[in-house]
Amino acid sequence: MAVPADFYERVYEVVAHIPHGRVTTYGAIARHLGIGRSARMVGYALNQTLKSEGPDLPCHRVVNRLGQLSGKTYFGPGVMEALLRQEGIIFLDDDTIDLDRHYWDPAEVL
DNA sequence: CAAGTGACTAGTG
DNA sequence: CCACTAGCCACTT
Repeated sequence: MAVPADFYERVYEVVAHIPHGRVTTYGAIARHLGIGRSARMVGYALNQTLKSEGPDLPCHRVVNRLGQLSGKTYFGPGVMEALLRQEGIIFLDDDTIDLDRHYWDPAEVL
């Protein structure tokens, strides 16, 4: 089997379970879903679910492996970083968070 | 239907 | 961490 048909739905579920004040990466989600190298699809899926599901999806807690807010342009001017700062996320740069401090793995669901 | 695009990542240097 | 390459796959043109 390659990619699950309900891939977008799985992304939605994983992102929806990201704890407050924590973040994860596209690659982590991709691996958790079993599509490993297709991290790109996670970002794409997020964009689609964002339009479909709306603000219920805390996709502002998903960043790339460097902790950069690669998707901030899809939220609006400064919205993504504002949300993250509001949750106590430490920023190393205007668009980069401290991934070492806040990283959350999809498998860590409790 | 071929080529281009993109919210990515791992490997090399 | 930066620069570049290859792999990846849904979607658009």
